[in-house]
Amino acid sequence: MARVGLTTERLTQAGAELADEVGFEQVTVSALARRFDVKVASLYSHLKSSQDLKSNIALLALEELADRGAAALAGRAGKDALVAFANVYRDYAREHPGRYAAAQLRLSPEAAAVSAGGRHAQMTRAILRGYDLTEPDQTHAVRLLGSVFHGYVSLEMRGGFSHSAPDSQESWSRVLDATDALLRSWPAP
Amino acid sequence: MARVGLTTERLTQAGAELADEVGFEQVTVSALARRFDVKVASLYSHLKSSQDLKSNIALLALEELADRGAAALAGRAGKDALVAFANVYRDYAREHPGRYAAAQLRLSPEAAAVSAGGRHAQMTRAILRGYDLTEPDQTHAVRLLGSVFHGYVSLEMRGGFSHSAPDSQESWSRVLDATDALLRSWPAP
DNA sequence: AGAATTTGCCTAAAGGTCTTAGGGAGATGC
DNA sequence: GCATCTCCCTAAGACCTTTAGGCAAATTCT
Repeated sequence: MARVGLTTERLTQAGAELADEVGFEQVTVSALARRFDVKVASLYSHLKSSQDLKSNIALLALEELADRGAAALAGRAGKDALVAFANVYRDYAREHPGRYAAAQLRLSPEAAAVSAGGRHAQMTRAILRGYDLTEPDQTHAVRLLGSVFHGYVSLEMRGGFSHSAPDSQESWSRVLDATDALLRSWPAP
Repeated sequence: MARVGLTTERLTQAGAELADEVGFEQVTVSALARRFDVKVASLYSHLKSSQDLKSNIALLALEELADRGAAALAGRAGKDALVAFANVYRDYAREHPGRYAAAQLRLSPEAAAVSAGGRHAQMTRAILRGYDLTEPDQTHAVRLLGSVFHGYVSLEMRGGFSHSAPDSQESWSRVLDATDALLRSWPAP
Protein backbone atom coordinates (compact mmCIF):
# COMPACT_ATOMS: atom_id res chain seq x y z
CA MET A 1 0.00 0.00 0.00
CA ALA A 2 1.16 3.51 -0.77
CA ARG A 3 2.97 5.04 2.16
CA VAL A 4 2.00 8.57 2.89
CA GLY A 5 4.81 9.40 5.26
CA LEU A 6 2.94 10.16 8.42
CA THR A 7 4.85 11.46 11.40
CA THR A 8 3.76 12.92 14.68
CA GLU A 9 5.00 16.30 13.50
CA ARG A 10 3.05 16.27 10.25
CA LEU A 11 -0.06 15.14 12.09
CA THR A 12 0.31 17.90 14.64
CA GLN A 13 0.85 20.48 11.93
CA ALA A 14 -2.13 19.27 9.93
CA GLY A 15 -4.18 19.13 13.12
CA ALA A 16 -3.34 22.76 13.77
CA GLU A 17 -4.46 23.73 10.28
CA LEU A 18 -7.62 21.74 10.73
CA ALA A 19 -8.26 23.50 14.02
CA ASP A 20 -7.98 26.89 12.34
CA GLU A 21 -10.39 25.80 9.64
CA VAL A 22 -13.11 24.05 11.59
CA GLY A 23 -12.43 24.94 15.21
CA PHE A 24 -10.34 23.19 17.82
CA GLU A 25 -13.35 21.34 19.23
CA GLN A 26 -13.91 19.72 15.88
CA VAL A 27 -10.40 18.40 15.56
CA THR A 28 -10.70 14.66 15.52
CA VAL A 29 -8.50 11.72 14.69
CA SER A 30 -11.01 10.69 12.05
CA ALA A 31 -11.03 14.06 10.37
CA LEU A 32 -7.26 14.05 10.34
CA ALA A 33 -7.18 10.58 8.77
CA ARG A 34 -9.54 11.78 6.04
CA ARG A 35 -7.26 14.72 5.38
CA PHE A 36 -4.36 12.37 4.73
CA ASP A 37 -6.60 9.93 2.88
CA VAL A 38 -5.61 7.21 5.25
CA LYS A 39 -7.48 4.85 7.56
CA VAL A 40 -8.09 6.03 11.09
CA ALA A 41 -6.22 3.21 12.80
CA SER A 42 -3.07 4.17 10.92
CA LEU A 43 -2.71 7.32 12.97
CA TYR A 44 -2.39 5.38 16.17
CA SER A 45 1.18 4.45 15.38
CA HIS A 46 2.07 8.12 15.69
CA LEU A 47 -0.47 9.21 18.28
CA LYS A 48 -1.17 7.83 21.72
CA SER A 49 -4.73 9.07 21.70
CA SER A 50 -7.05 11.78 20.54
CA GLN A 51 -6.17 13.71 23.68
CA ASP A 52 -2.52 13.34 22.78
CA LEU A 53 -3.16 14.91 19.40
CA LYS A 54 -4.89 17.88 20.99
CA SER A 55 -2.14 18.27 23.50
CA ASN A 56 0.46 18.28 20.72
CA ILE A 57 -1.44 20.98 18.88
CA ALA A 58 -1.57 23.02 22.07
CA LEU A 59 2.19 22.68 22.53
CA LEU A 60 2.76 23.73 18.93
CA ALA A 61 0.59 26.80 19.38
CA LEU A 62 2.37 27.79 22.59
CA GLU A 63 5.73 27.48 20.82
CA GLU A 64 4.63 29.53 17.85
CA LEU A 65 3.21 32.16 20.12
CA ALA A 66 6.38 32.29 22.17
CA ASP A 67 8.49 32.59 19.00
CA ARG A 68 6.42 35.48 17.78
CA GLY A 69 6.56 37.08 21.19
CA ALA A 70 10.34 36.84 21.28
CA ALA A 71 10.59 38.38 17.82
CA ALA A 72 8.29 41.23 18.81
CA LEU A 73 10.20 41.95 21.97
CA ALA A 74 13.60 42.10 20.31
CA GLY A 75 14.89 45.64 20.38
CA ARG A 76 11.88 47.09 22.11
CA ALA A 77 11.28 48.35 25.62
CA GLY A 78 8.65 50.08 27.71
CA LYS A 79 5.29 50.76 26.17
CA ASP A 80 6.63 49.89 22.77
CA ALA A 81 7.40 46.38 23.98
CA LEU A 82 4.12 46.09 25.85
CA VAL A 83 2.05 46.98 22.81
CA ALA A 84 4.05 44.81 20.43
CA PHE A 85 3.78 41.82 22.71
CA ALA A 86 0.07 42.30 23.31
CA ASN A 87 -0.53 42.53 19.59
CA VAL A 88 1.26 39.24 19.08
CA TYR A 89 -1.40 37.52 21.16
CA ARG A 90 -4.29 39.30 19.55
CA ASP A 91 -3.03 38.90 16.00
CA TYR A 92 -2.21 35.25 16.53
CA ALA A 93 -5.70 34.60 17.84
CA ARG A 94 -7.21 36.32 14.82
CA GLU A 95 -5.00 34.54 12.32
CA HIS A 96 -5.17 31.17 14.03
CA PRO A 97 -8.31 30.91 16.11
CA GLY A 98 -8.12 27.14 16.34
CA ARG A 99 -4.52 27.18 17.47
CA TYR A 100 -5.26 29.91 19.98
CA ALA A 101 -8.10 27.85 21.39
CA ALA A 102 -5.73 24.90 21.55
CA ALA A 103 -3.27 26.97 23.56
CA GLN A 104 -5.97 27.31 26.23
CA LEU A 105 -6.16 23.56 26.70
CA ARG A 106 -5.46 22.44 30.22
CA LEU A 107 -2.25 20.50 29.86
CA SER A 108 -1.12 17.55 31.92
CA PRO A 109 1.71 18.40 34.31
CA GLU A 110 4.20 16.56 32.09
CA ALA A 111 3.06 18.41 28.99
CA ALA A 112 3.02 21.70 30.83
CA ALA A 113 6.59 21.10 31.94
CA VAL A 114 7.91 20.81 28.38
CA SER A 115 5.64 23.56 27.05
CA ALA A 116 6.64 27.07 26.15
CA GLY A 117 4.63 28.30 29.14
CA GLY A 118 7.80 29.24 30.94
CA ARG A 119 9.00 31.35 28.02
CA HIS A 120 5.74 33.27 28.06
CA ALA A 121 6.15 34.12 31.72
CA GLN A 122 9.78 35.12 31.14
CA MET A 123 8.87 37.42 28.30
CA THR A 124 6.14 39.07 30.29
CA ARG A 125 8.68 39.68 33.03
CA ALA A 126 11.04 41.12 30.48
CA ILE A 127 8.46 43.69 29.47
CA LEU A 128 8.23 44.81 33.07
CA ARG A 129 11.92 45.67 33.08
CA GLY A 130 10.88 48.80 31.29
CA TYR A 131 8.83 49.79 34.30
CA ASP A 132 9.87 50.41 37.84
CA LEU A 133 8.48 47.47 39.77
CA THR A 134 10.12 45.43 42.47
CA GLU A 135 9.18 41.97 43.69
CA PRO A 136 6.57 40.89 44.58
CA ASP A 137 4.75 43.59 42.62
CA GLN A 138 6.44 42.36 39.49
CA THR A 139 4.77 38.99 39.88
CA HIS A 140 1.42 40.60 40.49
CA ALA A 141 1.94 42.67 37.37
CA VAL A 142 2.90 39.60 35.33
CA ARG A 143 -0.38 38.05 36.32
CA LEU A 144 -2.30 41.19 35.54
CA LEU A 145 -0.77 41.44 32.09
CA GLY A 146 -1.56 37.82 31.37
CA SER A 147 -5.12 38.39 32.50
CA VAL A 148 -5.65 41.49 30.41
CA PHE A 149 -4.13 40.04 27.25
CA HIS A 150 -5.81 36.69 27.47
CA GLY A 151 -9.06 38.08 28.80
CA TYR A 152 -9.44 40.70 26.12
CA VAL A 153 -8.52 38.41 23.26
CA SER A 154 -10.74 35.67 24.59
CA LEU A 155 -13.78 37.92 25.01
CA GLU A 156 -13.19 39.53 21.65
CA MET A 157 -12.98 36.17 19.90
CA ARG A 158 -16.20 35.10 21.56
CA GLY A 159 -17.83 38.09 19.89
CA GLY A 160 -18.33 40.01 23.09
CA PHE A 161 -17.25 43.35 21.67
CA SER A 162 -18.37 42.94 18.11
CA HIS A 163 -21.78 44.50 17.84
CA SER A 164 -21.44 47.71 19.75
CA ALA A 165 -19.58 50.97 19.35
CA PRO A 166 -16.80 51.91 19.72
CA ASP A 167 -15.09 49.25 17.69
CA SER A 168 -12.83 46.74 19.31
CA GLN A 169 -9.60 48.05 17.82
CA GLU A 170 -10.21 51.39 19.48
CA SER A 171 -10.86 49.78 22.86
CA TRP A 172 -7.79 47.60 22.49
CA SER A 173 -5.59 50.65 21.99
CA ARG A 174 -7.10 52.44 24.94
CA VAL A 175 -6.86 49.36 27.13
CA LEU A 176 -3.16 49.11 26.31
CA ASP A 177 -2.70 52.83 26.99
CA ALA A 178 -4.38 52.35 30.34
CA THR A 179 -2.32 49.29 31.16
CA ASP A 180 0.87 51.17 30.36
CA ALA A 181 -0.24 54.05 32.56
CA LEU A 182 -1.02 51.63 35.36
CA LEU A 183 2.40 50.02 35.21
CA ARG A 184 4.05 53.43 35.34
CA SER A 185 2.16 54.37 38.49
CA TRP A 186 1.65 51.04 40.17
CA PRO A 187 -0.05 51.66 43.52
CA ALA A 188 1.71 50.83 46.77
CA PRO A 189 -0.04 48.18 48.88
CA MET B 1 -42.82 2.23 32.56
CA ALA B 2 -42.07 4.35 35.57
CA ARG B 3 -42.13 8.02 34.69
CA VAL B 4 -39.27 9.97 36.08
CA GLY B 5 -40.63 13.43 35.39
CA LEU B 6 -38.01 14.82 33.07
CA THR B 7 -38.22 18.43 32.05
CA THR B 8 -35.84 20.72 30.25
CA GLU B 9 -35.25 22.58 33.50
CA ARG B 10 -34.39 19.49 35.50
CA LEU B 11 -32.09 18.30 32.76
CA THR B 12 -30.35 21.65 32.61
CA GLN B 13 -29.95 21.73 36.37
CA ALA B 14 -28.63 18.18 36.50
CA GLY B 15 -26.36 18.95 33.58
CA ALA B 16 -24.92 21.88 35.50
CA GLU B 17 -24.24 19.66 38.51
CA LEU B 18 -22.66 17.09 36.25
CA ALA B 19 -20.47 19.78 34.72
CA ASP B 20 -19.20 20.81 38.14
CA GLU B 21 -18.44 17.21 39.02
CA VAL B 22 -16.75 15.94 35.87
CA GLY B 23 -16.04 19.04 33.82
CA PHE B 24 -18.12 20.78 31.19
CA GLU B 25 -16.38 18.95 28.35
CA GLN B 26 -17.55 15.65 29.78
CA VAL B 27 -21.19 16.65 29.93
CA THR B 28 -22.97 14.36 27.56
CA VAL B 29 -26.53 13.37 26.81
CA SER B 30 -25.59 9.80 27.63
CA ALA B 31 -24.13 10.65 31.02
CA LEU B 32 -27.20 12.68 31.84
CA ALA B 33 -29.48 9.78 30.90
CA ARG B 34 -27.48 7.51 33.18
CA ARG B 35 -27.87 9.97 36.00
CA PHE B 36 -31.67 9.82 35.65
CA ASP B 37 -31.55 6.08 35.05
CA VAL B 38 -33.33 6.54 31.78
CA LYS B 39 -32.59 5.62 28.19
CA VAL B 40 -30.70 8.14 26.11
CA ALA B 41 -33.40 8.63 23.50
CA SER B 42 -35.83 9.72 26.20
CA LEU B 43 -33.99 12.97 26.68
CA TYR B 44 -34.63 14.03 23.12
CA SER B 45 -38.21 14.95 23.93
CA HIS B 46 -36.85 17.70 26.15
CA LEU B 47 -33.64 18.51 24.31
CA LYS B 48 -33.08 19.47 20.72
CA SER B 49 -29.53 18.22 20.73
CA SER B 50 -26.41 17.81 22.77
CA GLN B 51 -25.43 21.32 21.78
CA ASP B 52 -28.79 22.55 23.02
CA LEU B 53 -28.12 20.99 26.42
CA LYS B 54 -24.76 22.71 26.67
CA SER B 55 -26.25 25.99 25.59
CA ASN B 56 -28.95 25.69 28.27
CA ILE B 57 -26.33 25.05 30.93
CA ALA B 58 -24.43 28.10 29.74
CA LEU B 59 -27.55 30.24 29.98
CA LEU B 60 -28.22 28.93 33.47
CA ALA B 61 -24.69 29.77 34.56
CA LEU B 62 -24.91 33.26 33.11
CA GLU B 63 -28.17 33.86 34.99
CA GLU B 64 -26.80 32.60 38.28
CA LEU B 65 -23.71 34.70 37.85
CA ALA B 66 -25.78 37.78 37.05
CA ASP B 67 -28.00 37.16 40.07
CA ARG B 68 -25.00 36.92 42.34
CA GLY B 69 -23.51 40.00 40.77
CA ALA B 70 -26.67 42.00 41.34
CA ALA B 71 -26.79 40.91 44.97
CA ALA B 72 -23.15 41.86 45.47
CA LEU B 73 -23.62 45.26 43.92
CA ALA B 74 -26.64 46.19 46.00
CA GLY B 75 -25.74 48.99 48.37
CA ARG B 76 -22.13 49.22 47.29
CA ALA B 77 -20.20 51.75 45.25
CA GLY B 78 -16.66 52.57 44.18
CA LYS B 79 -13.90 50.17 45.02
CA ASP B 80 -16.19 48.31 47.37
CA ALA B 81 -18.49 47.48 44.49
CA LEU B 82 -15.59 46.66 42.19
CA VAL B 83 -14.09 44.17 44.60
CA ALA B 84 -17.40 42.58 45.52
CA PHE B 85 -18.34 42.11 41.89
CA ALA B 86 -14.96 40.73 40.96
CA ASN B 87 -15.14 38.25 43.79
CA VAL B 88 -18.50 37.05 42.56
CA TYR B 89 -16.83 35.87 39.36
CA ARG B 90 -13.88 34.31 41.08
CA ASP B 91 -15.88 32.60 43.79
CA TYR B 92 -18.42 31.30 41.34
CA ALA B 93 -15.67 29.81 39.20
CA ARG B 94 -14.15 28.11 42.22
CA GLU B 95 -17.46 26.78 43.50
CA HIS B 96 -18.79 25.82 40.11
CA PRO B 97 -15.94 25.23 37.67
CA GLY B 98 -18.12 23.32 35.23
CA ARG B 99 -20.77 26.01 35.16
CA TYR B 100 -18.13 28.70 34.78
CA ALA B 101 -16.65 26.84 31.84
CA ALA B 102 -20.15 26.57 30.41
CA ALA B 103 -20.58 30.32 30.66
CA GLN B 104 -17.62 30.67 28.27
CA LEU B 105 -19.40 28.73 25.57
CA ARG B 106 -19.82 30.61 22.34
CA LEU B 107 -23.57 31.06 22.10
CA SER B 108 -25.65 31.27 18.98
CA PRO B 109 -26.96 34.78 18.28
CA GLU B 110 -30.45 33.73 19.37
CA ALA B 111 -29.20 32.24 22.62
CA ALA B 112 -26.97 35.25 23.24
CA ALA B 113 -29.95 37.53 22.78
CA VAL B 114 -31.93 35.90 25.59
CA SER B 115 -28.89 35.40 27.80
CA ALA B 116 -27.97 37.39 30.87
CA GLY B 117 -25.05 38.81 28.92
CA GLY B 118 -26.72 42.19 28.80
CA ARG B 119 -27.15 42.27 32.56
CA HIS B 120 -23.46 41.59 33.02
CA ALA B 121 -22.56 44.53 30.84
CA GLN B 122 -25.05 46.76 32.64
CA MET B 123 -23.67 45.83 36.03
CA THR B 124 -20.12 46.48 34.95
CA ARG B 125 -21.26 49.89 33.76
CA ALA B 126 -22.94 50.47 37.10
CA ILE B 127 -19.64 49.90 38.88
CA LEU B 128 -18.07 52.61 36.77
CA ARG B 129 -20.58 55.14 38.06
CA GLY B 130 -18.39 55.27 41.15
CA TYR B 131 -15.55 56.54 38.98
CA ASP B 132 -15.30 59.61 36.87
CA LEU B 133 -15.38 58.34 33.31
CA THR B 134 -17.25 59.71 30.37
CA GLU B 135 -18.13 57.98 27.14
CA PRO B 136 -16.46 56.45 25.24
CA ASP B 137 -13.91 55.81 27.98
CA GLN B 138 -16.62 54.12 29.97
CA THR B 139 -17.05 51.50 27.28
CA HIS B 140 -13.31 50.95 27.07
CA ALA B 141 -13.26 50.51 30.83
CA VAL B 142 -16.16 48.05 30.73
CA ARG B 143 -14.16 45.96 28.31
CA LEU B 144 -11.05 46.24 30.42
CA LEU B 145 -12.87 45.10 33.54
CA GLY B 146 -14.40 42.16 31.73
CA SER B 147 -10.96 41.23 30.43
CA VAL B 148 -9.27 41.45 33.81
CA PHE B 149 -11.95 39.51 35.67
CA HIS B 150 -12.39 36.82 33.10
CA GLY B 151 -8.72 36.64 32.23
CA TYR B 152 -7.54 36.29 35.80
CA VAL B 153 -10.15 33.74 36.79
CA SER B 154 -9.59 31.79 33.64
CA LEU B 155 -5.81 31.63 34.04
CA GLU B 156 -6.12 30.82 37.72
CA MET B 157 -8.50 27.96 37.03
CA ARG B 158 -6.13 26.59 34.45
CA GLY B 159 -3.54 26.38 37.17
CA GLY B 160 -1.40 29.16 35.79
CA PHE B 161 -0.72 30.78 39.16
CA SER B 162 -0.81 27.76 41.39
CA HIS B 163 2.76 26.64 41.79
CA SER B 164 4.66 29.81 42.37
CA ALA B 165 4.85 32.45 45.06
CA PRO B 166 3.20 34.74 45.95
CA ASP B 167 -0.09 32.92 46.25
CA SER B 168 -2.95 33.73 43.96
CA GLN B 169 -5.16 35.35 46.59
CA GLU B 170 -2.46 37.92 47.21
CA SER B 171 -2.11 38.71 43.53
CA TRP B 172 -5.85 38.94 43.12
CA SER B 173 -6.08 41.59 45.85
CA ARG B 174 -3.25 43.56 44.34
CA VAL B 175 -4.67 43.28 40.86
CA LEU B 176 -7.96 44.67 42.11
CA ASP B 177 -6.14 47.46 43.96
CA ALA B 178 -4.34 48.30 40.76
CA THR B 179 -7.51 48.19 38.70
CA ASP B 180 -9.22 50.53 41.14
CA ALA B 181 -6.28 52.91 40.96
CA LEU B 182 -6.38 52.80 37.20
CA LEU B 183 -10.06 53.67 37.06
CA ARG B 184 -9.48 56.61 39.37
CA SER B 185 -6.76 58.01 37.14
CA TRP B 186 -7.83 56.86 33.70
CA PRO B 187 -5.40 58.32 31.17
CA ALA B 188 -6.58 60.80 28.55
CA PRO B 189 -6.19 59.58 24.93
C1' DA C 1 21.66 -8.46 -5.21
C1' DG C 2 19.00 -11.14 -2.19
C1' DA C 3 17.57 -12.19 2.56
C1' DA C 4 16.19 -10.65 7.03
C1' DT C 5 14.18 -7.22 9.68
C1' DT C 6 11.75 -3.27 10.72
C1' DT C 7 8.18 -0.05 9.84
C1' DG C 8 3.84 1.77 8.17
C1' DC C 9 -0.63 1.39 6.80
C1' DC C 10 -4.28 -2.00 6.48
C1' DT C 11 -8.58 -4.91 7.95
C1' DA C 12 -11.44 -6.27 11.66
C1' DA C 13 -13.91 -5.58 15.67
C1' DA C 14 -15.70 -3.79 20.05
C1' DG C 15 -17.49 0.02 22.65
C1' DG C 16 -19.14 4.73 23.18
C1' DT C 17 -21.89 8.97 21.66
C1' DC C 18 -25.61 11.37 18.90
C1' DT C 19 -29.87 11.42 16.69
C1' DT C 20 -34.30 10.00 14.48
C1' DA C 21 -38.48 7.01 13.95
C1' DG C 22 -42.09 4.74 15.70
C1' DG C 23 -44.49 1.99 19.63
C1' DG C 24 -46.73 1.04 24.18
C1' DA C 25 -48.05 2.20 28.78
C1' DG C 26 -49.10 5.73 32.22
C1' DA C 27 -51.51 10.16 33.17
C1' DT C 28 -55.27 13.36 32.05
C1' DG C 29 -59.84 14.82 30.52
C1' DC C 30 -64.68 13.89 29.17
C1' DG D 1 -64.85 3.90 31.41
C1' DC D 2 -62.98 5.54 27.28
C1' DA D 3 -60.29 8.61 24.35
C1' DT D 4 -56.36 11.33 24.14
C1' DC D 5 -52.06 12.88 25.08
C1' DT D 6 -47.52 12.54 27.04
C1' DC D 7 -43.57 10.27 28.32
C1' DC D 8 -40.30 6.97 28.08
C1' DC D 9 -39.10 2.83 25.48
C1' DT D 10 -36.97 -0.24 21.62
C1' DA D 11 -34.63 -0.20 17.30
C1' DA D 12 -31.44 1.35 14.17
C1' DG D 13 -28.01 4.22 11.49
C1' DA D 14 -24.04 7.14 11.58
C1' DC D 15 -19.74 8.66 13.45
C1' DC D 16 -15.66 8.61 16.67
C1' DT D 17 -12.06 6.07 19.56
C1' DT D 18 -9.06 2.49 20.45
C1' DT D 19 -6.84 -2.16 20.25
C1' DA D 20 -5.14 -6.45 17.87
C1' DG D 21 -3.10 -8.64 14.35
C1' DG D 22 -1.58 -8.95 9.20
C1' DC D 23 0.82 -7.88 4.87
C1' DA D 24 3.76 -5.34 2.05
C1' DA D 25 7.12 -1.61 1.41
C1' DA D 26 11.37 0.27 3.02
C1' DT D 27 15.68 -0.42 5.25
C1' DT D 28 19.60 -3.00 6.77
C1' DC D 29 22.73 -6.75 6.58
C1' DT D 30 25.47 -10.31 4.31
